[in-house]
Amino acid sequence: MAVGIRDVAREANVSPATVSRVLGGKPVNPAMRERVLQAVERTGYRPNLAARRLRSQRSNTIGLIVADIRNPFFTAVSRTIEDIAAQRGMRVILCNTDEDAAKEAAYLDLMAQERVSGVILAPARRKGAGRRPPPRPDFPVVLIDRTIPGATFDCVILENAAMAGELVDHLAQAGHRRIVGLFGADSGTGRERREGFEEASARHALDATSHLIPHGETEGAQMLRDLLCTAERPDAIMASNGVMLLGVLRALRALHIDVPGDIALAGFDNNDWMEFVGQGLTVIEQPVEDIGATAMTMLLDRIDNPDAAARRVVLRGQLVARGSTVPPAGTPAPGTGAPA
Amino acid sequence: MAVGIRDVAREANVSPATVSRVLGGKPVNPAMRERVLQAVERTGYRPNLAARRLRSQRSNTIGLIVADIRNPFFTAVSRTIEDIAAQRGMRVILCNTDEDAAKEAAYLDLMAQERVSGVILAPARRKGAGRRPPPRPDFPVVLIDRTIPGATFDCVILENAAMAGELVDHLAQAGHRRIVGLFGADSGTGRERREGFEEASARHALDATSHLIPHGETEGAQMLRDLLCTAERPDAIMASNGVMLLGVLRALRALHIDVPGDIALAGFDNNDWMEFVGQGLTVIEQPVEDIGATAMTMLLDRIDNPDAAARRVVLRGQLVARGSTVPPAGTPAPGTGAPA
DNA sequence: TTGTAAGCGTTATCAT
DNA sequence: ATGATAACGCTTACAA
Repeated sequence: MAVGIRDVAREANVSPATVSRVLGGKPVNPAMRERVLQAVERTGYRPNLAARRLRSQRSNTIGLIVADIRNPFFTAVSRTIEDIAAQRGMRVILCNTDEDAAKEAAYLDLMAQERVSGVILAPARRKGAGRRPPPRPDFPVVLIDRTIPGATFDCVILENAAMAGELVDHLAQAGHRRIVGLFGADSGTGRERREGFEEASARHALDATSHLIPHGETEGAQMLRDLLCTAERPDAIMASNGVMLLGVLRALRALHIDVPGDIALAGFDNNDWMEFVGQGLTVIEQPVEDIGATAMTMLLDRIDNPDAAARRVVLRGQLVARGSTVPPAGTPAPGTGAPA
Repeated sequence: MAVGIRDVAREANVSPATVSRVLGGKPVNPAMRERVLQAVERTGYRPNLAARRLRSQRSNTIGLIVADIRNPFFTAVSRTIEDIAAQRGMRVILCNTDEDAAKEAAYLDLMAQERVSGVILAPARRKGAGRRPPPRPDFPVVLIDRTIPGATFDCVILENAAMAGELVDHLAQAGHRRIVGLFGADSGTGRERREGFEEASARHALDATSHLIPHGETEGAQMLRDLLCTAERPDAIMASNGVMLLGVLRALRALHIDVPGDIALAGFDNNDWMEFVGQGLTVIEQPVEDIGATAMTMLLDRIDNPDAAARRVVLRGQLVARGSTVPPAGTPAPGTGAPA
């Protein structure tokens, strides 16, 4: 039933080695090559990749470990990665940690057993900031979206602080002064964006407060409820990512607060639906294709050159200005107004 | 450098076979088992999965081939599948065809080379309806979301016609009479939903027209433009899936037609943002977890029992009624009104 | 229960 | 350029 390379060899009257060479693109007499190819065709031979890997010690497989496969940011990046891998004749093993560090560790171990050529990892949130980094794996790793403190991996991330700053600039320009920033407490990304937010808020002398919100949406919602029921309701809310933006939207809806009528909403990640809620949400769009392609390139580079110094690629996002930053009632038109 | 099973065996003063048995959960003297486990720990041994597969002829790997990884429906299903696979100690190879039948064929071939235990396949759209089915693969396949005409695979799909009918019932109940239905021309799913739409429209004696729209969004947008610029603008539009819904939204925005003010919009797939556009979109929510879990269960069943008859599981969705079906101007309140 | 040894299907080495 | 052969690291008869 199962046809092997020896069967093909017999069919073509050549040695198994020659068949292997033909399939591997090694130099072979054209006539023989043709004969082999036909024999492959006739026999319906399919190389056994497990055997090939065992013998060649190359898996041509990469692991893709993402923190949340349902987050459009990660799926967009995954698409690019899978695409490039396929072009290169590489397989992608999909791993979804659901933000669970234990699962992440298990997957990294699994990847070792798979003898993957490398791994692209979007790390799960680290609960305690003082978590020790994972033991140095014996395969190349490229981090995306978030870094792991204390570990020196290649990584490709967004210029988080600067982009958060741009968003604040934009909000300030639109006349917003009381701004609340919501950032993930358990990721470096969240903390960096917060820093940028703080810095820019100070620069504009805004009445801004930022909050690190822990994982669960419930806590975030509760915090938001408290914030919005204060005497002076903020003009605008800025959220650290697309998922959080959705959570804020849900909380606002529950409080019957209209966007952008009662409050402006802005944040990170440009999901395809964001132009349709309210007057459209203003966001920093991440260069998802670039991120995927860069990560893949870095990984392939690293596979070829395991001992080079770790590189850190920082990409810029793009501000997509939309209607949700309409100025609060009674504000001078943008461009003519106050901002420093 | 690379520590193998023989190294562990030596370290534990047992034979390689015993190590293998310990790791495979086979009966072994508890004392020895402990010794082996410690030796594994000390040596940092990681089984080579390629070798294991080659020898055992079992890959413990499934292929997941989806038509569009960016479609939230597929990512939701993927999440469940990956999760169950991980629980069972199986790997998932991710393949994204981007609706390209050629890529799909290439991936199926690749899966054969991987000697996967089975494949879960969300088929790409078949351009010409008369496309011949793929050659019978030598591994189990479970289809999700769409079937392949002429091929007898296990499959788990939505009760498309009935659900489309329910949606029409709902629209009719809300007082809509001029309804336009937009359905994908190149998938059985689209055609089934259309049938249900037609049947229900006739039953309610609605002024309904349905259109099969080909792949590209541009064509769809053009068609929509024509439809909406007729003398009598429809009350409601119904679209075949979440992606299409987004396309319609985009087209309507370009024409400055408000949802749900000027026109109601409803469709399939309940994406997390849909409650926030307009007054919320009314949709048929697919049981994505069920679909994933069922597909996985069927696949595992089929792996155990390759020669059983093909099964077809048809799941019901759930109508999520939201504000976009507010009645058109001057309509009796729902429940008291006209519907047959 | 444990050890010995063969072999899974391929590629790499070494002759020719 | 091609062929014979060993070896990749593991599991599984089979023997003890």
